[in-house]
Amino acid sequence: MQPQSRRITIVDVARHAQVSTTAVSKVLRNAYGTSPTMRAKVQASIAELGYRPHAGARAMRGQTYTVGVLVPDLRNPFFPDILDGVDDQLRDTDYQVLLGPSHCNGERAEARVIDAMIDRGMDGVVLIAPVVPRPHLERIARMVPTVVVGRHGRSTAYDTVADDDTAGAALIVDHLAGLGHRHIAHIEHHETNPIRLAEMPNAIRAEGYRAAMQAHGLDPDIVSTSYTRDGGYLGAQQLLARSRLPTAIFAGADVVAMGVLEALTEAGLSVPGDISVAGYDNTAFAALGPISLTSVDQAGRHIGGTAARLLLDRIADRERPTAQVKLSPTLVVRHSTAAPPA
Amino acid sequence: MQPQSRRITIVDVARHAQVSTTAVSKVLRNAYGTSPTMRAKVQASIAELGYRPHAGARAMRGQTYTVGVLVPDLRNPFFPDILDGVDDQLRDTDYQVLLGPSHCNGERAEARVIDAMIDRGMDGVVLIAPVVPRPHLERIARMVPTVVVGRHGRSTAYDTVADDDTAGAALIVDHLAGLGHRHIAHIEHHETNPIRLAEMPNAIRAEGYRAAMQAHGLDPDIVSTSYTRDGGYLGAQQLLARSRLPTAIFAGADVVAMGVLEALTEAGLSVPGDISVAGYDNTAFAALGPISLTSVDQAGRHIGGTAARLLLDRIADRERPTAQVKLSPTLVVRHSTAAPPA
DNA sequence: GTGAAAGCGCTAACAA
DNA sequence: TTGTTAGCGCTTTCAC
Repeated sequence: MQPQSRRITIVDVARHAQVSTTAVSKVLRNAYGTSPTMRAKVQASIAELGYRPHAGARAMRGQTYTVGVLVPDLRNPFFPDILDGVDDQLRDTDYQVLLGPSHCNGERAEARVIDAMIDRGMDGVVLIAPVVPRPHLERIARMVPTVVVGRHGRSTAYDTVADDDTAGAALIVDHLAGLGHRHIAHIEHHETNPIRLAEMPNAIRAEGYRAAMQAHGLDPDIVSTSYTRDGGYLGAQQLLARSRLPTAIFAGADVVAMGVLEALTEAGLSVPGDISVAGYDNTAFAALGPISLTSVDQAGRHIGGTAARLLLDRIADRERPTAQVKLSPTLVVRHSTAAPPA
Repeated sequence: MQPQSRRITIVDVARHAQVSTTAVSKVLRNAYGTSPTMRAKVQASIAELGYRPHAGARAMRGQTYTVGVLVPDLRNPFFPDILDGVDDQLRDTDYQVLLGPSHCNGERAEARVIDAMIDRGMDGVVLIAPVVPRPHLERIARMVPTVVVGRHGRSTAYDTVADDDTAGAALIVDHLAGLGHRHIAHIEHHETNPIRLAEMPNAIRAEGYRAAMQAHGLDPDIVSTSYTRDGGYLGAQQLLARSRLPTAIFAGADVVAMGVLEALTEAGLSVPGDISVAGYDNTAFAALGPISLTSVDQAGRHIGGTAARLLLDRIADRERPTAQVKLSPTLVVRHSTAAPPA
């Protein structure tokens, strides 16, 4: 194994181009006060030497050109959609996206990942559906430009991008009720924390479901598990253990619907013949032929793009007032929902 | 928006604990030469002040306690399995995992992500099925401890963890041939680069399929697309456009099988009634009830755990000879494969 | 066992 | 427009 050669530094480039390190630094950052001649010289040297700035060193004085994205769950197919949107906006910039997976491991794990991102000098962070307490979010946002995605509730410290989950839940309930369903069950991601009950998308969806059911004069029927495939499977099993089965199940996320379908198939029930199933997020999974799941589209890619744009914006101007973007979902009807059996 | 308070530094801790910064640094790194008394004092101060080391500053002299994982595709459900394994090993260490998504965007994008990780002072990197040229991998491994996952071919610069893809492909072919299939098609991830043909798992799987078919006296029938849902969908469409349909399709990855099932359902064909379908990776998707896909299990979590362990090992001792771990796949038979129609 | 001091690679004042 | 210089927060000799 040959000795690893010393990394090229800004000093090497400066010497090679016969200019000062300041000049190189300026060229790197497109800063003011560099002649085209010097610019060209420096860029040539950078290319020839294969120089790349050391982010750690940059972190000590300026930016790292790194954006961190907290991803709660890599198995939920909705998140890649959001990340595509982030990538759309950042691909042609000097910024690099790094992902911090929290593996659905709760507040502690999530806080640790966010701290790690801050410690590593991220210029900004996008937090997807974070579960940490609100004051914690505010504290984070005071340290680093922050955009919170999916979580409701405005803040003067961070920008937010969220979909109207109340409306989304109503879309599903209206659709199912319109088909003639009276007993529509909902599987939600369990939540007891009062603040999260008011802010997390899962809680808002459940509340929206409850309100929409009542508007139709129907009784809500909620099973609490989690927004995972297992959560859907277990939730459906609970429903199937009842003496009287629902005629429709509204899963709070497509990934939950995956588990529901699994449980129903195992139980020998047909969809939508015996029970209708609807999801949320309109992920690629929902469009999948053999599944063809009715779902609520909340345009993940658009959400991610908006979040990234807001973040760059805030990195450029930390003082601007915070923005709250609220998007409207649409219903995508497929083959997993139909009129209840006669 | 209140002024963001200055970050606590090692100097603050040293002052608070009434010791030198050197002492604090030593405690942080569990280094030699600290009395239990000092240790306790320093740890108390760290806790009280809420101090967290600045990774950028650390990067300049020592480690950043960060491990980067290159993930080619966040929509492929196999990768979260690997990441779980990595997380298993790193959760209780001081190391933090950050993910670099390359979004299947080819060599350039991948090289950019890897460079970004190195620039950010990662202590080590795990590269999952990287497509960059081999010399590039060697160069990377010379700069930073590296473990390459999934890609075959030994190196003296990096460790490797790979599954026996030749054997895996044979498992599927043997199974299908055993059921009586004579016309078994394979959908592969297109590859022309000669080095990647010899090293990438997709190429080895295709070659293994070819060899196994010939061993059974059957004619190989390969369609080249990509290891994505779309790749599976398009591949199946190509097969369905033929005058003579295969009786079984071996998709090179579960995510490919997803697309295949979609195309078959759209075409009104039943699985396994009309056509058998098999996947690869045994992801959660394969186990899904309504799909119940026969697949090859390559124990992603175990792969990830092994990779992480090798990486920590190499970070501790850069001079040790490189290791090549090769794991053996197993077949998981489910309901998507059966005897061909009479 | 403990601490003083140098320096990692870069950026931002400031001078020229 | 260009260059000189002083740190950023940490780790690492090397004294004591």
